[in-house]
Amino acid sequence: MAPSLKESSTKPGKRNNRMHLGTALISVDLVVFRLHDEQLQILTRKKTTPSGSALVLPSGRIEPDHDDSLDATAKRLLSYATNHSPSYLEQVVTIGDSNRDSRGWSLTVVYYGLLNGNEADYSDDSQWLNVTAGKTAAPLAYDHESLVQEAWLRLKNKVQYSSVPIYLLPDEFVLSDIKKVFSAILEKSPPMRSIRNRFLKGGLLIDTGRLRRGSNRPATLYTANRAAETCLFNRLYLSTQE
Amino acid sequence: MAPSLKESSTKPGKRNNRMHLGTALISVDLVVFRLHDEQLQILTRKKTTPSGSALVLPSGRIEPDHDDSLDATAKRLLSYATNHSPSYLEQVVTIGDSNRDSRGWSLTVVYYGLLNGNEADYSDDSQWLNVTAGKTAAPLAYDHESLVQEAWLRLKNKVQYSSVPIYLLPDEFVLSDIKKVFSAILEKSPPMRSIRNRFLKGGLLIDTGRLRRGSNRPATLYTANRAAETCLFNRLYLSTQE
DNA sequence: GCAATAGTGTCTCTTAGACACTATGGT
DNA sequence: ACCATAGTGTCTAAGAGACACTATTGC
Repeated sequence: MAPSLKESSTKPGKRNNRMHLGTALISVDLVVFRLHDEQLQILTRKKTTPSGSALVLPSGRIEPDHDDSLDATAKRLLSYATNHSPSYLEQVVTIGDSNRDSRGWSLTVVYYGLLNGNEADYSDDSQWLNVTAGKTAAPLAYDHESLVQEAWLRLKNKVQYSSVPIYLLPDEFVLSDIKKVFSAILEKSPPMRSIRNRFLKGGLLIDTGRLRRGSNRPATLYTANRAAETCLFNRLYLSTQE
Repeated sequence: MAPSLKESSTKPGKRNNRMHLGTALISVDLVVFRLHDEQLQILTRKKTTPSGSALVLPSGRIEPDHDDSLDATAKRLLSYATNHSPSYLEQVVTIGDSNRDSRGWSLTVVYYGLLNGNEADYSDDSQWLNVTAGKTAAPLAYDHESLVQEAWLRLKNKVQYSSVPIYLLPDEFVLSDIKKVFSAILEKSPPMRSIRNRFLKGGLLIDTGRLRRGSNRPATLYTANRAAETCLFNRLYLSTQE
């Protein structure tokens, strides 16, 4: 009864007649980011077609009987790929035109999600792809690369003036981990000084009292202060012309 | 042949069966802002129903045969209401759930547009409504008030760190007009000093050489520098906690 | 001791924002 | 002269960003 995930990718063929009276082929596509070994990555799925295999974004359709809202659809689709619920989920844009799907007019609501770095299980056919400067390390099917590009742009912007960097980190982290988030996304990072001021003065971090030890001076471990209301900062790299 | 605008508002009735295989009732709703007498206003349409009349946002359906993209749909819908093309148009959000339309699952792509203050013709059944602090001066039908709220929030944010304020002004304007834009949207304004620095140093304005005269010292008239790439600023009122 | 990373002190530059001041028109 | 609005000079506070410095661990 419920539409299956696979249906978002049936083979081409003119079926414009399905689109009438304000209805269209609708799908929800997810760009799920994580940080892994100081590399920004997105979650993709290996899809096997008669003509070979390709990488696609997790996506699917609205299930009107189960999804109360578009956000619910996005969350449900994400749960198919991982048992990990996202620390952050945001709608990026809705794209609709007659080009992106050969079947005719189609409409996609694009979300991006951030996973914190805690361990999690992922479905077997999932694959993580490095993302550098908004480009994926391997090609994606359909227009999915441009969707990644858009989501990445949004992330890149938001990272510079909000508290999102900490959503990519595990429950406990160290200040230099935040620096790594900046580096992974912007390919550069503000100095520790600026990061400290921003996140500590903003009250976004809670000192756990514990330390991370290594072959050097131990670093204090922090947790995200979930009580802190979303706070905004001056955008980074404004004076230095980026 | 082409679906008419009116169809976005046929009377309620359970028609869930139309929603299948990833299709749903889709509409595009517009929140069109303008500045009039130093007041922020939105464009609404008087809709007469059997049970009286109500105010609604301009909205309609995608016409797959005419609209190349969602943006095209938004522009087409706007052209029905005014001969004035918007100086700025941006997608705000897509809302989909089972509550907002009594017919079942529905989906709306919300855009907001800015009209510059030049004179224009508007359709006869259109009506401008003051918007103060995101609230419309008169109630709107459906969930349209909340759509206005969302669009207004976006506008309010953007006004603080981008060049959008000038998109609400006519072709030629004066620095204090920019101040009025801030006041209309934020209910306060940075001092002239800050506005001058921001917009002039940013190269966003071109001195026309002409002056606006009144019963006081004349003010220099500027035009928006359309060549200037979209530039970003530090957000206003960050230190003063808004 | 040394290497390595954590974290601080402090300076410069830019911008926001306040506010008093001057400038220039009309009447 | 006086009013009204345009526009400037200049100061303060805060943050970004640079960078040299100190701190604390393992080895």
